Amino acid sequence: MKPAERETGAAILAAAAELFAERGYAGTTTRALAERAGVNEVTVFRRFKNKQGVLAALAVAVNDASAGQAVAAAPDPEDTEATLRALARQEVRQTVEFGAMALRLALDARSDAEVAAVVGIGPQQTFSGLVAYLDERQHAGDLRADVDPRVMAEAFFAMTSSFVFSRQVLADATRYELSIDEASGPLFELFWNGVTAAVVPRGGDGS
Amino acid sequence: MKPAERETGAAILAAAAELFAERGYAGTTTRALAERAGVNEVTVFRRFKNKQGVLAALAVAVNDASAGQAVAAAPDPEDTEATLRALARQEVRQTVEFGAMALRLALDARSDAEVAAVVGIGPQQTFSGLVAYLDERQHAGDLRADVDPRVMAEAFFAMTSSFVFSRQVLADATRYELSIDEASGPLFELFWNGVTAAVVPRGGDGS
DNA sequence: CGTGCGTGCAAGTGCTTGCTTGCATTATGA
DNA sequence: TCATAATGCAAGCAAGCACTTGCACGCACG
Repeated sequence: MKPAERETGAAILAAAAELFAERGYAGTTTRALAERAGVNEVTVFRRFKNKQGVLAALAVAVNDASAGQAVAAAPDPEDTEATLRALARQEVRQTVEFGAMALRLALDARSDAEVAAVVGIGPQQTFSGLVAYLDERQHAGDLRADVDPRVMAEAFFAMTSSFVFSRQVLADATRYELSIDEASGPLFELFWNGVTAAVVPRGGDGS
Repeated sequence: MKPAERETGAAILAAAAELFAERGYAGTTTRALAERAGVNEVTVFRRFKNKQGVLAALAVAVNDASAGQAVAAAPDPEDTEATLRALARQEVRQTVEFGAMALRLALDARSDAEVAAVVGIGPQQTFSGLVAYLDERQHAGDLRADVDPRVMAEAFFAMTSSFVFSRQVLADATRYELSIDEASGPLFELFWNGVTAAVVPRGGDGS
């Protein structure tokens, strides 16, 4: 076999991950994909048959990559704070690594059946799983009980995804340089304080 | 003049807002735009010259629509909680109304010069403005001082945008039905509690 | 009554897209 | 040494894209 044989496929997938994140699925042309991968456009089709084939292969690769970390995330389910903190770190890591791409593809999936067929199973499971866990820890008394666990889960994912979110939406000029560790610690504390705070009686619910 | 004359432009802009939100700028074809607006494709070009012209007109319309509310938002800058709560409500409202479109267009703007030329000024100003305000209220002693105001601002926007964010990213099956008012109150409290909590000494910062 | 003006319809233009085909090149392994 | 397989290159195809042109229609206002 030619020396490049194994690298070729990986180079194409790497280029696809970059371009899907930057321009979305529909916005990524197979020509641009081949160019960034440093291969001929025909090679892309010979290796993956379709543009959709590239997406499918990429989804498999990403899935495999994150499957390894997922298990080691929960040290002790009884320790709510440690569990959530670990989950937050894992989510942030994953979000930083694949988040830009995941965000764009998730958006594309809503209007592009081709994308929806391949992506779209992951995030929902994570969300419902977290809702279930938060609900359980509420009944255990670790979390304030007066907030809907779905709202909590929403806040949790908003926190972890705010990295990729604000970094994608805000322009470069506005972005600031805080490392993952510098920002994820305080960010989790904001969430944790909010979620464990005693109920403060307020007049009129903010309407 | 014909009776439809004024409605025609508005219908096209409304259709554009929907389609840009669903499929993004590049993913929206002028044919689909005309069809949803219930007009002929040629009419789109006659009224707005370009596809980009539609985007520009839409940006102006959205800008005008949100300009009116923006002023009335801040009742008393000295009252930090009331100000942030009002800002949160306004942001959530705006996010729900235009957020899906804004999210997609902001994403498109990062790879599409055509979009970037038209969109892209709004969100950054809001962000830096909030950072400045949070910084000021920190020095006034209303907010905990041990969290970077930029992190706070990120958490704030993550909170308000989590509506549109999770509703776009998560599939329909996972979405739950909580109204804006049902969710935005608790969500703000989570943020507020996190942001005003006393510093809890912890061993080892979460690394 | 007639002149505009906003609109619809049909057709078409040039460009880009995903994807294909045929052929030459090169390195590997038997 | 020779067959095989992975790649590059040049060319092209059908479809879809933004956008244009020419013509017919009808409502409004003078």
